[in-house]
Amino acid sequence: MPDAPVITRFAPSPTGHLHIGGVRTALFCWAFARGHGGRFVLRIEDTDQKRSSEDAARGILEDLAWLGIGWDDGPELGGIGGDARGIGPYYQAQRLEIYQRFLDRMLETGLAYPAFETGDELAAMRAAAQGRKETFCYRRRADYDRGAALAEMRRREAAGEPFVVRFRMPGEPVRVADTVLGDIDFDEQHTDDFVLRKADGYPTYHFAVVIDDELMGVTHVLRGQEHLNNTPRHVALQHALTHEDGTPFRTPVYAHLPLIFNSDGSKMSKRDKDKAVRRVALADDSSKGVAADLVGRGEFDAWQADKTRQLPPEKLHALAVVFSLELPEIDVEDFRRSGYLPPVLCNYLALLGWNPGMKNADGTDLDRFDMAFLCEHFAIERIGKSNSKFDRDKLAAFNQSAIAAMAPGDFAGVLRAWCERYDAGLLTELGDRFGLGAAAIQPRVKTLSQCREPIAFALIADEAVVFDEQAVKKALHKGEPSGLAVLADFRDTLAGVDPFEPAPIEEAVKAFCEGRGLGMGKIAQPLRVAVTGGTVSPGLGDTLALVGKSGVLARIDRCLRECAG
RNA sequence: GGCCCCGUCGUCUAGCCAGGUCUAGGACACCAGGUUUUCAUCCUGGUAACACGGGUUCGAAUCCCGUCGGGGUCACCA
Repeated sequence: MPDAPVITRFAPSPTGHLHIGGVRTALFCWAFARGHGGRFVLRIEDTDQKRSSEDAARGILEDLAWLGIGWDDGPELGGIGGDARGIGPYYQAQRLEIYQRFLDRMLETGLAYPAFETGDELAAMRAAAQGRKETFCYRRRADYDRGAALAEMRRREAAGEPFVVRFRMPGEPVRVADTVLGDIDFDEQHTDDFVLRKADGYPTYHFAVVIDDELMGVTHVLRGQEHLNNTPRHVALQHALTHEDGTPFRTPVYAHLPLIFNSDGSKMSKRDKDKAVRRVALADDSSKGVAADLVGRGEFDAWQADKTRQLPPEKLHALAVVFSLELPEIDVEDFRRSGYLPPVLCNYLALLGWNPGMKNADGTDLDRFDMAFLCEHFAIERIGKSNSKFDRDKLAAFNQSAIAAMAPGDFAGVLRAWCERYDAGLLTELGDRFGLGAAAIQPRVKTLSQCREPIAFALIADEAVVFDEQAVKKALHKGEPSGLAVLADFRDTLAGVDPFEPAPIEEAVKAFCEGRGLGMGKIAQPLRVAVTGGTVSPGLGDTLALVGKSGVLARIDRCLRECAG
């Protein structure tokens, strides 16, 4: 079946924001389907009633859309998705009747059976096994009475009393053929009679995933290696299940992806953000007081007492601001807020556990590519086996060079969109100087969230400029003629520049230098100090134009007055 | 602990499947120079790795075994 259409799927559970590891999985699934002219399915695995939320599901859809990872079949979002193949719905909570149909047949044929232990009883069984230094593995008792169990199930159904349905695990070893890892044999002794239907009537992950993948025609399953140990369950289920007409289920091609970790080797977790805040907020009594006021006493106490408890994102961000702390980026939303470009994020993520294995013309390895390239060249065969650590410096370097390579107009558009979402204040502060500001920012930032720093001098009042002592000494007082003298000399020339824009300003500076036989630094640095307070700023033309003629002259005059001597 | 996976520069990796061309290549980070009106860029150069021990072989980063190390998983979560 060389020409069988490829169908991949990404199936997140909507229990929070989309995690960066999930993005890579989605990206690979998407690229593989695209590159093979297949389809990419997005399915929401919301079978955990307690933890799932519609908001989270929606957030995940938006995150994927922002990244440029569109799905062919799945929930609709602004023209993405839909049910063209008629295989929906794509929320598992809406597919309960489907699972029940298969379950009823399994119950009839003895492939599945009801079980009545309570949670406490199971816990006791586990404890007992542990006491014997054995791994607990649920198995149907040898003297299990199927007729009686079925009768008890019916009674409980009628009475509304809880029970679960388990899979009767066939007593044979399972071989998982993994495209990345190779063939892996699993002993049947370690695979238990796992639950198919929970007491609340919802299917477990194992059951739903096998049914849905088959019904949705999924041919290739790419997922994280944390699922490797689940795979024998899924394969066993596939071997056991048939459609109503007797057609057996198929086993998709599996490819288990290596995991992504933090740079310190710890697992990347949503809790990392709480961890970072905890470190400073709980450092001493005064910081605790500040944090408690901000969070609210009750919630703060609970959060302090329980290390696994998470604060809502807005409170975490508020605390981060108060303690001037940079929160680690974990979710897509975090990276978006920090100002990474979607294609860069995807490019970097794709390099974690995969690489195209190609060279550039200069002999270096090809590692910068766009989404189209990824689709064209992504191959399961080139997925690595070992876990990797997430390197923010490298991501930032990629982001910086991508920003620098953009057309100025494109960058201004991207920056404006980012500001509208995260820093509307900058838009109003800059007003019609926005284009000038963007030009000054573009070559100097790694991420969009750093946009204020290079132009901070232009965002303060003329009187608020603080002339740095060291800078004044070095640029204004030293040398002959002194910077101060050159500045005073140049002041009126500058006043005559019109229009007061980068190019004419630069020309005026150059002409002045040539006329006086001075090096550029002799005037550039005094100007910088006078206008920005320090010796570091964007190009002179940009710097001065950004402050504006009246501001520049006011700052120079004040500098001449206050720094004389 | 049981089961399972993995192990090349600090990090991501190429090379491994089809052993020699590997005095192990690239990227990020770091260090040193250079260009530039400062910064940021940009350019040049440098430091830095086949986990260890046994085999197999004329020859092993590449094949086999063991040790050690790292990770995953052992739910009515996914």
